[in-house]
Parts: sequence; C-alpha cells; structure tokens
Amino acid sequence: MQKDSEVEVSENIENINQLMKQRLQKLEEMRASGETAFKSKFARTHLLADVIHAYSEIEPGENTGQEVTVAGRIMAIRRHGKASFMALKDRTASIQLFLSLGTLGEENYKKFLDYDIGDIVGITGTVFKTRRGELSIDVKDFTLLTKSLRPLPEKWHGLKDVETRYRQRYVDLIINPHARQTLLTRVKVVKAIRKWLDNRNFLEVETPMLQAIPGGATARPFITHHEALDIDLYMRIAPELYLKRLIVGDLERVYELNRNFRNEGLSVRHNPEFTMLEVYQAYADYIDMMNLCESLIKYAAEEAVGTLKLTYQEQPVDLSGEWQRLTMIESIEKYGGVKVSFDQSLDELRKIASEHGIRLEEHYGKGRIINEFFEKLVEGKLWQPTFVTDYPTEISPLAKKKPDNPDVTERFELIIIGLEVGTAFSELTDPVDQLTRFEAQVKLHEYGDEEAPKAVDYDYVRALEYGMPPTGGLGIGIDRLVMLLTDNYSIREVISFPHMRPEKG
RNA sequence: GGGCCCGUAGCUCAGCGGUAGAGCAGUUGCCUUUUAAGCAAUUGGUCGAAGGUUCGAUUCCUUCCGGGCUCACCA
Repeated sequence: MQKDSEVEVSENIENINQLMKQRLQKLEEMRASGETAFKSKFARTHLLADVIHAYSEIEPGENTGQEVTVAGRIMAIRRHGKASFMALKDRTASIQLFLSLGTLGEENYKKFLDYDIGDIVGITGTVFKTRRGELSIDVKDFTLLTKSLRPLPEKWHGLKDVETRYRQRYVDLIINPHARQTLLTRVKVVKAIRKWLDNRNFLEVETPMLQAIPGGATARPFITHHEALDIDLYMRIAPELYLKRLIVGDLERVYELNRNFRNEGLSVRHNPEFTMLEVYQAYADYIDMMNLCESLIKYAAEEAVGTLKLTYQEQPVDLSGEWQRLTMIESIEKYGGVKVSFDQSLDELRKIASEHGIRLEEHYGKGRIINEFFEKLVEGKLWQPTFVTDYPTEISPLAKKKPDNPDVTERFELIIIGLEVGTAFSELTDPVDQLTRFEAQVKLHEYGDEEAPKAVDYDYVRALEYGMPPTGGLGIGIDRLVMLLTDNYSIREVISFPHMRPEKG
C-alpha cells in the first residue's frame, strides 16, 4: 500500500473533478509566484467571539477604527461588484468580512476574491457595523494560511448523507453545527465527571486494555496476539477486575474513564468500542453508589447542558427530583403487568414466559428467566430515570447476595429513555463464593455460551483472598449518557469516528 | 445473520423503459453595505458495480459492494 501511494495520488489527480482541478490550478499559480499556500503560524489578536463580545453594541453604520487580527475558514463568499462579503468562522464564532476595492486596491481585491470557500485565512481589519446592523471586519490585510482543495458541501442543506458524515467526520464538523455541538457537549460531560470525582478524592487510574483473561462482564471479546510472548490476548470487555485489585491494594477510591471493546453486533446503541466510567469506593455499598450515580449524572447534566429538564426524541425526560427506585420483580408487575417471583417453580416461570412470547435457552435458571421478563416487558418502557434493584444472582456473578435473599444481589441498573445507562453493586468480596461463581460461568462457556468466560481468573480470586474491603462499584455508559444529553438517537452520532466497513475492497 | 428501504453532478434532490434535470457550489459578465444577495450566460454525470431481459435500461430482474432502519445478541 505505502509504496503505491505516489501512484495513487497522481491517479487521483487525473480522476478528480473540475472543481478540484481549478483549485489545484490556483495552487500552482501561487507557487509560481513564490507564495506558499500552506503557511506555518499566525498570531491572532482576537477570537471571533471576542470581537463580537467587545463590539456587538455599536450602532449600524458606525466604524470603530479598532484594528483586529483574526483567522478562520471562509464559509461563504458574496461577490458584489466593487465591494464584497465573506463569512469567516473560527472555533468560537462566525463573523462577516467586508472587502472593498477602495480599501484593498484593485490587485489585492481581486486576489482575495479569488480565494475559495473552505480556504483558511488570516485577516487584519477594522471593526464596524453595516447599515443593516451586521457586525463586520473591514479587511485591510489578508493572507492565505491553508488552501482548501476540495469543495465543501452546500451552505444551506449542509452534509446530510449519513455515511459521508461518519466516514468524513471532519467535513461534518466543518459544515454541521449540530455535529460540533454534540462533540463539545461530550467533552463537557467527561470533564464534569472527572471534576466531580476528583473533588471527592477518587483517583483516576489506568488498567490493562490487553488482558489474558477477559473478565468483568459477559461479552465476546476481540482477540489479538502478542508476538514476542506468542500468546493470545484479549481487548478488555471491562476494567472491573483490575480496578478491584486496586481496591484490594488499599487505594479505597478509584475510577477509570476509558474504552471497552466488545466483539458483538453494531446497532444504534452499540459500538464495538465504547466509553465506560467505572467507579469503586471502599466501605460503601450499592445504595451509596446509587446516591453517587444520581448526584454525578445530575452534576454532569447541569455542567454540560445547563438543565435537568431534558427532551429526548420529542419526549420530556426529567432528571430533577428523586429518581424512582424499585425492585426488578416490582417493575415487572408495574410495567409488564406480570406477577413473577422466585417462589414459583422453574416450570411455572417457563410457562408464563412462553405465554408472553419470551424465548428461553435450555440452561436458563429462574434468575435469568426473570431477567428476560424485565428486558422484554419493562426496560424499554422506563423513560424517566429509574433505579431497578435486586438483580438476580444468576446474572450477577460479581455482586454480593442480599443477606435475606440469596436469589438476588445488592445491585441496581439505572434505566433512562429505555436504555441501560448504568449498573452498580455491592462488590462480592468473598473469595470462596467468587470462585464458585466463576466456575459456574466457565461451565456455561463449555455448554456453548460464547459470551461466558473461558477461564477462571485465579489471580483475581487470590487477590480477594488477601481481603477486599466492602466496596461499592458503579459503571456508567458515557456514550449513552451523551446520547441522552444531546438528544441523539444513534450512538454513532456521539462517537467521533464510529466503526464502518473499510471504504474500498 | 434475517427483514424492509436507500445509492443520479462537489453538496441537496427530481426523473423511473426512448438515451439526464433543478437549486446551491464552480466559471464568465454586471453590480461599493450584502447576508440562502440579485440579474444574465455557462461548465460539470461510465445514474454504486457486474450480469440478464429488451430494438433500446438510470428506470425491470439477479448477484455483488456500501449505507440506513429493524429483529436477533449485547451495554
């Protein structure tokens, strides 16, 4: 591939359309006249938002005489005879440029107007307001900082083609304010979460992404290979077991906010790599984590979008007030209209399941069946933030059992807009119980459950044998939280570069 | 992986058996306060790819490629 790149480039130049040819021609002319179209550095005196902030109050027709030096991308050109206008955009705002033949002189006026939409320029000029009241910069001096060779999408409709928007996110970001806003909100969410946790003495740590035994969740992992060691490694499906090792190591409060990888289907709410926050707090339980989770998300929402009263896909979502809490069994009765319990027999539960069209695998126990009821009949209906507690032990291999009911665990999931946004539990600290449950999981794998772990993580059990303090652990899916906060239906919208099939071949 | 839908100019879209259109962008004129500027002229397409049916295919059929939604699986 690499050695062919020169050939490919020249082939591309042969095949490109006339719009690019025209721009390449301009580039050639500049080169011939000794000017580079790709300059190194440009010192601005103002960001565009600064200019707007400082001078927005001036009167229409007023010229401040104030000189500013700004830079940005040309987004529109309105040629107008002996005076013309451009729209200039930088990271903070857009402003109008005014070009007049009188000020620039014929040669420079023509030269500037020969620039293209998409070009990146540096400008010096004075701030004034047009008769129509548009704050503008009367250009005295200009320089081309970067020549743009490809035409941008249309100014009015923008770039709509979803495939191009994802594959060429840079274009999406240039042209579609919504794409930019989503990314900026995501940045604020992440920053707010870190700030909240840092302020409470949680330590941000980093644990292995390449793992010999992928644990901490049930999912099919990506497999990779370490050449020097000649062993297969797995991209982590969760950082959980390593973070808890750090709790064993007496760090007491840790978190990690980074990528997990799961080798499963793509969908509007699943990307093969996704960002997860995991928080562990020693001497806390799942109720503490519930409170932590609620405060943290409220804080992040307030910081990122400035309100707790949201709209998602035209439906209101209210994050203010106390979030609903109910057990899984209660939720199935309330939202699914079905009464189930662990007191019923396996056969009874199976019968009710089939009456509701719920398909079950042979090896499912009561807990997993009850969870199926929840997922099929309830989860999608939980639109307002809801903590669902008392998850079955059978599907919670890393959570502490409830002292008064070993069928369920001290665990919750947070559901908003019908989506699982977070999960937390009182971590299982009993090494003997943990080993038993790991072994049961490995059996499931042997029965053909691809998502169950292949091997027991004995080192993790050994760590527990040294003693882990009682600990609450919480996971929050950051992409989904951002979907909620930015009102995006697809997870791909909140990921800068979502996974796509390769473009060619 | 199954089902449904989409792929036409740089972008946004029409056309759907008779050989390709509009708006924006581009190019050339005119225009010194416009702002989706305006007016006039104009360039630009192997109609996603390959087969098939037909006198003739962008249009109908098949396969493939890419994408979207959805179901299954998962967070």
